[in-house]
Amino acid sequence: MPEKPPAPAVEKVKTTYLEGLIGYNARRAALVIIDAFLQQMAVYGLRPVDFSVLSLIHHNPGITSRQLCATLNIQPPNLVGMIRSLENRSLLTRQPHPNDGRAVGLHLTASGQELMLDAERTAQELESDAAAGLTATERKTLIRLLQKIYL
Amino acid sequence: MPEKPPAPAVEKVKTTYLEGLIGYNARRAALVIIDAFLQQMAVYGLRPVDFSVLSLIHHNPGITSRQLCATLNIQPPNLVGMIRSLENRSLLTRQPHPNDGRAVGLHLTASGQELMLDAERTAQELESDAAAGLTATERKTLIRLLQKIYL
DNA sequence: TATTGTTATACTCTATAACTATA
DNA sequence: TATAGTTATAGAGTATAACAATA
Repeated sequence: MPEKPPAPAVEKVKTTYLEGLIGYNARRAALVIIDAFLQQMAVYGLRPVDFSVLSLIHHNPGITSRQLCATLNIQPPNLVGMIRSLENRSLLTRQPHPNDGRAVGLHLTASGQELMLDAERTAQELESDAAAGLTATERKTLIRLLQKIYL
Repeated sequence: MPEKPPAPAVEKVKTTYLEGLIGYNARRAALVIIDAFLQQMAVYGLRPVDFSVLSLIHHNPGITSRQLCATLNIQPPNLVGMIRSLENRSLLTRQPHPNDGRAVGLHLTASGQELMLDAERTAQELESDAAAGLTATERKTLIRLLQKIYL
């Protein structure tokens, strides 16, 4: 009876199968961009989620925590700490909601607005870097197709 | 001096700014697909990362932990538990590496191969669902553009 | 009775330092 | 000296249950 030959080593890993799945590709692409985001936004002391929150408040002054949670798929308990932290940094204020005593309207402070003008400019540069290999048309196509997946 | 008017409430949240960023869209799309993946793969007892690991072993028998880590951007310590768990379920075996005494070659067992044939078929169905709103051409374009971001 | 915001808490995911055996 | 695999551990991220105040 012949001995079982030793299993050969893998020289080059074949990723063909996974690379055919949209989910795998979307996740890999998201991780690369988020990693760049983390590094570039560090100077502002903002993580991606902080940037998203502040940006939504920036463009929707008076937005409530509940609306932020629904928009960004964040659980309410997990937003509490972020809001408190950003409030402690004087980047936002919590004001009484005009017609719902339970809710609180969120607004950027003057320094919060200043920070976000800079941060959103940086985000645009980062966007150009990420899409450096894409034409303007391809970039628009990519965003349109991604939105078809999740909207 | 007139009283400051109360800040108005936000009726509809404007997400225009964030929706113009590739990273935001890629992450949202990835989360939607991964969520569907989690639900569909639950019957196999596989999380997305388990599926990725087993799939790579399936298509690269003899692959090492180190190669898996490099391919999937996993830290080695975080892979140890996954491998052990999959080995305990008799889905894979660890065999001596043919030409490196430090390394271990990973192989699917017969039941591991059976499971992955089913799981990969399910993944394909899930892929069709995710891309339900896309034409075949759009799906290929999406994957091609995503790979331009991260490869 | 339902919803907003909150606390406390647990669970998962990810990252780092340090060790061993081998190259 | 460097690398593969491992252990222990810490930190970040995410989820659920339950409560007070208001609708």
